[in-house]
Amino acid sequence: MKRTSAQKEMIKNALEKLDHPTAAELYDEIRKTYPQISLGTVYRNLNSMADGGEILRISFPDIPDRFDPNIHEHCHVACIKCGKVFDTVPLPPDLINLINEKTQEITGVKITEQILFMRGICRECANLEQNKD
Amino acid sequence: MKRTSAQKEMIKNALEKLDHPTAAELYDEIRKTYPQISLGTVYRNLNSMADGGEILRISFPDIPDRFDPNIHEHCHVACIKCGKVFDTVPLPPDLINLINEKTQEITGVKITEQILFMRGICRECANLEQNKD
DNA sequence: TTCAATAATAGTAATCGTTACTATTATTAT
DNA sequence: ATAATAATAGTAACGATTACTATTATTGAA
Repeated sequence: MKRTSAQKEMIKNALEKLDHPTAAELYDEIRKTYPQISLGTVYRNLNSMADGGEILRISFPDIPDRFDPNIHEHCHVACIKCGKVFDTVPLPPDLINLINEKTQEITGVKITEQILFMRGICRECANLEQNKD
Repeated sequence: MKRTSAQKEMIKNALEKLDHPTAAELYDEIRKTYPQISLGTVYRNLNSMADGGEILRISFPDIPDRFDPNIHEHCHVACIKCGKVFDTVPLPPDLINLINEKTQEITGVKITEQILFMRGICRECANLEQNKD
């Protein structure tokens, strides 16, 4: 059966403290106070928490996975310059259903997951872009 | 300036022949008739074609990128069992605009790309699942 | 029709996020 | 208390992709 561990608590705390962190960012944060933490431990706990629905895994192409302790339904946008991830509105359910049904009809694939990925340029990076000489 | 190459033509032909192939699948296909093709050459040509808008890159989390010579607007579903990718309907433009505006307002991120990822179980894999003893 | 400049290539090494492995440590039900 | 066994630390391996380098091939101009 499942057991508790100090490391898992540290990971949960760091998840709350940081903003959509990657596994490596959590690892670095925790190492500040507990240098012997293993990157594998961070990954193992993140995976089990994401599988158990305790946290959200945010997977974008090309950038490392990020994790979100806020599990209530919402979408994410990633900045293509700095890689930062932002929360935004959830997908409208009626639209989800529409695409879902059409897709099932056309392809025969029974949909289990729908995720809208958005990419763009965040305010900070847009400013940097404008002010470069 | 850009030059033509026999290898690029082979890659284009293999793209038409195979169904949403990965770079490795194209490599294997081309090697049947041209064993000295390099995997790097396949990747380089796919990247330049995708960057130039000649073909579509389909990036799903966890599975290798797939490529599509059909560049007209549409979405994809991936089977979580076999990894096969299917074409489906495009995103409704009014939905795109709605989420686009809301997201820009909330996050300040100027959206450049919106992709709906869908995953599910294809007919073939559903049948295999049902008939296993 | 050469031919020099330089894209594009083949082959291989390196990268990076992530998972797998293994011996050790820590938790927990009895 | 203690035996069973999760969970760990540390390290090796993996798979997709990119980077590097010497060689080959294309092409615009002489």
